[in-house]
Amino acid sequence: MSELSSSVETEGKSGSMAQDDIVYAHIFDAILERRLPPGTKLNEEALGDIFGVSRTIIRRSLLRLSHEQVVVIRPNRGAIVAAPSVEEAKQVFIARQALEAAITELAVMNATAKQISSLRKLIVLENAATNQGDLGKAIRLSGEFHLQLAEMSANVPLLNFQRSLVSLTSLIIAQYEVGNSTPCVLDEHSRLLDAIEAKDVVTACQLMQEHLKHIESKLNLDGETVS
Amino acid sequence: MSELSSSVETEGKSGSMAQDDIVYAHIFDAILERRLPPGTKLNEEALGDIFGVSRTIIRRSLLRLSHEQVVVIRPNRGAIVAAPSVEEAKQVFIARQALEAAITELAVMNATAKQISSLRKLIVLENAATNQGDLGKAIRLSGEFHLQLAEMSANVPLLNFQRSLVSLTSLIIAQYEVGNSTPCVLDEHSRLLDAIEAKDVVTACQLMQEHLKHIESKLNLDGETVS
DNA sequence: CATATCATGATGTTATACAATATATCAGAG
DNA sequence: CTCTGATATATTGTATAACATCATGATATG
Repeated sequence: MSELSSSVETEGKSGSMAQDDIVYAHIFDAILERRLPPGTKLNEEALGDIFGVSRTIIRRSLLRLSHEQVVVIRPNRGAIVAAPSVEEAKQVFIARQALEAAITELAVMNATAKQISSLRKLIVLENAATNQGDLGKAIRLSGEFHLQLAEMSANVPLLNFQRSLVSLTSLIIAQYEVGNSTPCVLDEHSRLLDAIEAKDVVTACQLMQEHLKHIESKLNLDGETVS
Repeated sequence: MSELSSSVETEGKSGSMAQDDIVYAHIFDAILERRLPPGTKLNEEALGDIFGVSRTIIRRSLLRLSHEQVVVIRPNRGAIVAAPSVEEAKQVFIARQALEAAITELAVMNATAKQISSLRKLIVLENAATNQGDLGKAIRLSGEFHLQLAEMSANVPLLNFQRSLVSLTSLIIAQYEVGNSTPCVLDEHSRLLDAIEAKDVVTACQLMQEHLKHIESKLNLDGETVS
């Protein structure tokens, strides 16, 4: 389980993180960057040894991850990294279409200049990760983009839901991506942000819809095995 | 804490509930029916005594409730029943408008006759509770109606999100309802269901939107204290 | 080769202990 | 009498140990 040695920010935007959150964040990031691929068994004692904490903390973190559907806890059989079925994957995309439409609309209304410039920087990082061929990082940063969009909506419940859906999407991509898909996503994020900055709701929503369709279309969700 | 002696179903639709879920469900229902009003402190040891389980189980249930935002865990200060601010309340309603629109659309597409007749029965129960003046029960059943709608959407992520939002709405109503509001909601549920049964998406979505506006309009979310 | 049995390992829960932190109590100053 | 500060109490957060329960894999038997 040496996949868990990433460098996670130990400081949030306000205050310090409890060891609780540190463990959670490490596992979470490892999953999103696919160092822990879907289906991986998460042994409580092993994790405890890695992080130097007791099973108590590990169990709490796993529970939290399971509430976000990123991890599945099977009674008496332990936790594994979620491996969404095709059916679940489709539901996630349907939910995202609905949610992102609402978020985009609110983002156009509430976005500040500061938030927009922060997103521009994020896009640069995304580009860099993609060009370096670090697909795991690229996926995580792409998710971060959508999360920051949700923050612009200034709506806590929507942000929480988005967090769960973005995580699931990352897992789904990890499972169902076909071939070495070039993420032409880059330009899409950029153009979406342009529309939001221009306060053009209609275009923004349309771009978002196409963007999500585009992502989904690159996946093999039709039941045919790739192998 | 004798508010927790309600009769919660010990059998779900598939299999038995762990004591874990029983504790969770009892607290959850007590909150939704306002036997535990917003702001109530939830003492771990006391709860453990009531349910005859250790703090471990109680802590897990509280954690789950806090993930659904129904309970707030303040570090080193314990858990209390959530007391959403006006700002949070407004965000919840915005989120619900977006979510329920999506759910309604999907419900029209996927609703089975069985599900619709189940909802009709639920409306009868709602009427009964309202006529008996049991407002707590009425609120809970009204929430149940919206949850079953979400089930008709056949979309697990949307259902999960709906669960959280419906719970929060119940808390918000408990906090901000003005006077003894007669829930003229009854007829609205009925007409909404008619539109869904008739597969009239436009009307259904419109009715849902009005329904939510109606609920919100009966609350005092403008900063004026009622006292 | 298939099946049954057993050994091993992991999880689920409890109980206990203790440090860190809040909250309540109470004495004394003003 | 009220306010303030110090102390005592209670509660939470974490660790650890113990054990029952269940799952899994190994072994033995037919």
